[in-house]
Amino acid sequence: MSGQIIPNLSVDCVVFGFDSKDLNVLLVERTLTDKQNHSIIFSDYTLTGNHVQEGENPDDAAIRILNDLTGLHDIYLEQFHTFGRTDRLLKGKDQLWIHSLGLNIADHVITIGYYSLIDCTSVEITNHLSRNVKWFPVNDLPELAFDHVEILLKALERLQLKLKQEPIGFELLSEKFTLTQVQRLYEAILDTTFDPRNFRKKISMMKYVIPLDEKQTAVRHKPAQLYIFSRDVYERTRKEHYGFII
Amino acid sequence: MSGQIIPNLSVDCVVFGFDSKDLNVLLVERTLTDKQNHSIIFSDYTLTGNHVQEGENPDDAAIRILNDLTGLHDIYLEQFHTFGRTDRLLKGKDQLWIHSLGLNIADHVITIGYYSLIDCTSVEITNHLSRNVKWFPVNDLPELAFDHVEILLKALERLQLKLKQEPIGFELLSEKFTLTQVQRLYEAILDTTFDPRNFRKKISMMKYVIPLDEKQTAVRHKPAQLYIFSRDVYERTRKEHYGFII
DNA sequence: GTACTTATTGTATATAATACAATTTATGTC
DNA sequence: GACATAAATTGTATTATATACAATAAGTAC
Repeated sequence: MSGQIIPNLSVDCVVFGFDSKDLNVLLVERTLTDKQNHSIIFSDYTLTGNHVQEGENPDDAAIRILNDLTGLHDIYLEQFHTFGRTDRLLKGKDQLWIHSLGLNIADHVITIGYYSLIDCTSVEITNHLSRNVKWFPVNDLPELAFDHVEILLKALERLQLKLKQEPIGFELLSEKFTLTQVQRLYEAILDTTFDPRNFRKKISMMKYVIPLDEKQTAVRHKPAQLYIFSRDVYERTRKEHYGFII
Repeated sequence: MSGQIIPNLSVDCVVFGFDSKDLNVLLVERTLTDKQNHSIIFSDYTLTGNHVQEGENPDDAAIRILNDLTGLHDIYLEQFHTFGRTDRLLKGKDQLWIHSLGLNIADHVITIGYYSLIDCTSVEITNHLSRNVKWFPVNDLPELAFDHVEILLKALERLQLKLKQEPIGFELLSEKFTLTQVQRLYEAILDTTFDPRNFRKKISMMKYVIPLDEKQTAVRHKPAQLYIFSRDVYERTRKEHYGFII
């Protein structure tokens, strides 16, 4: 099952989550300690990634990583870009880190970037191989290793684009959600604000966002109506768009 | 300059061109002949691709391939997807072909897909390493090697998407062009038709499509006005679009 | 019952998309 | 020079979508 790794090929997953307010991303702490005196040489964060194994499809490598991390199956996953610059692992800290691992890693590693969308209310992120895994708002990131800032920004850009084309945002919400949650989600991802009346008008045109006979409970204000997303209805009612943009 | 190749990493370029009627793609003939009796074992087509070299950025590998093929510099180039399924080179013909080359190629080759847009009136495609290189309409393709059908379709899909977001179509036209040419181009790429009045209304909103004091010559009908595209004006007048699609 | 908090709703206006056909201007021919 | 030919060019009415804007409703907490 756990075969040899391919030394020059990895995948990195930009795992997005939404907490009713911010768009967040899962990051893994990377701390290099001095083996003699156990002092910390540096500490920063990486995306969740790993090498592809011999005989493994890259998509499956990404699925494997996500499953290791979250225990979830059927996570929304999309390849968005491949990063292969020859200098992408050559910064000082990164070289120290790679050498400290003593692994079979090539000088020139190509990494295939995926982003995934998860409903973070459904997962308790378990620390992974005794490394610290945490959510960070995309607007308030810690220092990142390698070229992971570039990867993350590209993932975000592609997520924004995709969100304008397909109703993928619901992957980030619980099965039942309120329209205000949807609005906050779109606002967080697209980094803008919408008028609630106009936003709801748009949602009401989406036949695949279906109201339930159910309301929020345990809130100290007017409880909102709950909705579900039906991919089925979406597939049957989606329209083609031939327009082009000025 | 020409170093060792990386055995498990290649790039493939889907080179699009437009001939005033069809969207075309450049393909390279692949003919396997029997070394004994020189009979043809099979003949089909591949995309233009090659292995990445040690120490070479994948983007530069794609640029190198395009330059070898066309002699052009500054070709519009965009990475669109990476194809890494373990079975992508395992079909019978493909295995015969790979073994006949006797090269250092891994069983599992990951290829990074790029598409490029060229003005085919400005290039005479030179046959490449004595292999036959030809334009084919994307609607009438010959048999393709490896997973190149999948790669080509994905490239086309991404080209369509990009065309709806940015004015990249002009890369496929000569410096000076007519509005009818632009319309035919959009129609060919998006596989639809537009009403000329409505289409021109949209174009007239694009301040970066600039009329010249010049008309078509040597045509046996009313000569059309010529236009140029200004990337400069585009960059200065582009708008942000926050809408999302039903 | 009163304060508080968020959910929910409608209308007028501006902008963009669509549907649809007659006229213009060059070339080539007689 | 008149005429046929072929593509280029243009306008208006209608519909659909996007935007701007604020008052009321329905729960909980006290």
